[in-house]
Amino acid sequence: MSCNKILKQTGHRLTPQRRLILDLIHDAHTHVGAEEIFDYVQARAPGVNKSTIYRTLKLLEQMGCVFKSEHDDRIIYHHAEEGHHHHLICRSCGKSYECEEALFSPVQRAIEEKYGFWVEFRHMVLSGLCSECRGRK
Amino acid sequence: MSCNKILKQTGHRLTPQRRLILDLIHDAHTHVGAEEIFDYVQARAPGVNKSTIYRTLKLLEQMGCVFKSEHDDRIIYHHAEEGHHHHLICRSCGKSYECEEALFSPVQRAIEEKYGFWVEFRHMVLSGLCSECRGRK
DNA sequence: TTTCATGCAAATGATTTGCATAGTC
DNA sequence: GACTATGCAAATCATTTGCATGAAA
Repeated sequence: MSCNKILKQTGHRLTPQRRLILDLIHDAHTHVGAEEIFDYVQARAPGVNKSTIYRTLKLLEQMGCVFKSEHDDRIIYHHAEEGHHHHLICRSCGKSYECEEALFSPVQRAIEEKYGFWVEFRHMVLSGLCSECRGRK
Repeated sequence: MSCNKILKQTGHRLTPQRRLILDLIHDAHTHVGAEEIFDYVQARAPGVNKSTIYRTLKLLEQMGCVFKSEHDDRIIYHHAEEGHHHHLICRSCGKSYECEEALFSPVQRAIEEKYGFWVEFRHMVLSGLCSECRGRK
């Protein structure tokens, strides 16, 4: 279900500010921080306040429309799409890639077998080296 | 190599404050936050300032003696031991378990094959349900 | 006795909140 | 028109910093 619908169904309103924030998070191919979201929104709707950004992000996170994570001492957000996935961020060039979630099923099972613990792998942000940066090294 | 040695070898001093912080992080079976570390240190050495805690934690992190992570909007620290491992935190009871690092080798290889990306799985903090809480449910 | 580390207090930066007003449903 | 969302400004919270003093090596 789309975020717009979720908002309406939960009695929230679809304001231009919220639309912009959703647009950015949805279209962004990389993860974005509060500051970047603010700049983006500010650019098309001058006057929007930073507290609105934070309030909206918190709301969207609660609705499950958006995921919040932490990487490299930065808080970042990304859209919670149907097909969940993880994020691979290259620590050398900074580029970000998506990683299919299914690849983690074997570990999930292995951990379950060994510890009885059921890990909920959701929207992980993983650090490492992308193919280009590994070759260049 | 022990943290004490690392400190000395890099020209840093082994003060009572640092000793206490190292003790706690080393002995703690759970991860600890700055506030808890402060309380612990404060209890045995009243007068120690919070900025000392933060400065020490940053130093230890830089030396690679300590790992900093984020879980549930909290910044937590844990000791970086020889045999690295991951952390499983139950979102129901809050208990924390250690998870052998080797279990992730298959995913690491799978991701490498599929995307050419080499993930550095280090001291991950994973959320989920422990065996007890799953049974109880 | 030379540095490095600490305590203190003030600064910072990100995020949150109260309240009156404006906008959506 | 009712009720939620916003802008603004002030508050909060964690973390950082400058500086004079104190303690390791």
